Amino acid sequence: MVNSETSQLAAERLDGIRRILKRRGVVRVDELSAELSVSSATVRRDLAHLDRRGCVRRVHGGAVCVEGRLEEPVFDDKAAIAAKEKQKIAAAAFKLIKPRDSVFLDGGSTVLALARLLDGMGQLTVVSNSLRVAGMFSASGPRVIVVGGELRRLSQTFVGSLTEPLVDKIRVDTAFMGTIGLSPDGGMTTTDPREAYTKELVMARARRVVLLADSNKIGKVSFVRFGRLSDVNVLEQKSMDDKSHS
Amino acid sequence: MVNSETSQLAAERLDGIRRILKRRGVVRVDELSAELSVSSATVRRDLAHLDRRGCVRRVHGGAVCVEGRLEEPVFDDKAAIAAKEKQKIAAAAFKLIKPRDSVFLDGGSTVLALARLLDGMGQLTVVSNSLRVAGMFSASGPRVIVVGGELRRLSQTFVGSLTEPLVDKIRVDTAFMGTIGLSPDGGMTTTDPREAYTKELVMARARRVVLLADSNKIGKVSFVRFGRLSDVNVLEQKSMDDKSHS
DNA sequence: GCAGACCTGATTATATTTGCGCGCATTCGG
DNA sequence: CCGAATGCGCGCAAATATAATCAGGTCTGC
Repeated sequence: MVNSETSQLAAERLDGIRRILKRRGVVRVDELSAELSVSSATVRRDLAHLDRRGCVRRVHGGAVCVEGRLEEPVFDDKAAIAAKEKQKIAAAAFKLIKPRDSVFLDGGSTVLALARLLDGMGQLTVVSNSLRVAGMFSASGPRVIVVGGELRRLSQTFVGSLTEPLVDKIRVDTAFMGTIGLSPDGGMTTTDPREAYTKELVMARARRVVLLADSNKIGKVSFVRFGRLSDVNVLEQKSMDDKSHS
Repeated sequence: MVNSETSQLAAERLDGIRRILKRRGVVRVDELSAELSVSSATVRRDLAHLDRRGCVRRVHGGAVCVEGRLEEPVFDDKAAIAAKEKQKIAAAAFKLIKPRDSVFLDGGSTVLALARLLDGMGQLTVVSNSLRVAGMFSASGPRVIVVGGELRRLSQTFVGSLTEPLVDKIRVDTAFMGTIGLSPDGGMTTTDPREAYTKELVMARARRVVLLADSNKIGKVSFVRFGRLSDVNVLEQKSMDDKSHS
């Protein structure tokens, strides 16, 4: 985090301030001054600089974040819950992808774990309804096509009837789907009808459908059903009871 | 050219600097000077050379990698002082928006400055082709509808024919457009044909079109034309009245 | 070999950045 | 409403980085 070895480069410091601000939302001048080991005058100058540039907004006593927090809504907490299990599932799903494939990546933290593994695959085409996926590949990675529509904040996905015409036009080799619940009768369920609508649309247009579900999804039933297990070609699932913690 | 087998070849050294920079993100001049066993003057010359070629970005005391990871790494750019101008333009454009409007927000930093002002307007509907706009409102803000399509990394916008069916369905009260150039004959130009295509589509479906352009866009001509000033209803434009400092 | 072009390194003048102190503005509590 | 406290901007001086210039070296072409 903090480099105390040598004096920090000015540009580094500016970037550091921006990172801190993005993480905490607000900071006080003397906080930054202490953490970065520079005088408060320098911090003020830096903040003025960033304010001119529009990265942050200066307020009396400190600064507040103004940039989009693509990185960390409440979302990230959920992503950390069964992270280890999710990563194993993602690694298994990764093996199903060939370099020049086109794949759909659904919203949800499990699928997001898969997305992290695709950063180097420049030949791949990724279609997604997830803002997080798009943000992840905003600098580099595979070709990204985003299904438009209304942003649903809770899931950070694009939903609604507006997505339909675009989804209608695309075909993917494999669709990697997430789910909230997996009811005993073989139905997948999710919380939002619009979400379910998109999922069904996508599943109908994929050559192969892969469901990524960790063990605690089993037996859970949510609000809207969006398909049956019989629609799924491959099921990636790892249970976590065989492991003790850590 | 120069052939000197005893010491390092100049081109070799340039490549080495680039490699180091890509790996570390930032370097200091004297670091490079020590590691490559050349004088700091030579390092400066090399960095200047790489900076002109666009490979790296020179900053006071060293250089930063141009592939600044998450976002642009806060360049101490002289061109960034236009940020103040952009903010004034954004503030003027903000006055044109009523609480329950539906607006389109184009890509580009000037329009992004406008987006920052809309965070509190929960009643508003924002349609955009910009990933940055979507990311800004990912946690809170107005209702967001994103035009889908392929992600164009350079502009962080969604482009291509896939956007058409979605744009076709929407109507907005006001479209706030950005531009790269504003040629003397009244044509707006941008760099990418797909970008231009989306712009024209949107402009045709807006009740009112507002162009946000700062002064250094005037006279500049880019690759593709996407409309004329006669298509624009309101032009927000401020000249650089900025003083020498601050 | 010699002249010219080029790169490199050292030196010096200039520019930038940083930290500090002081007067002024803003905020908060009475 | 007023005073205290904190935060702010400005000017200044020191430290550092940079740009400009010159001297010395190697390589190229003749």
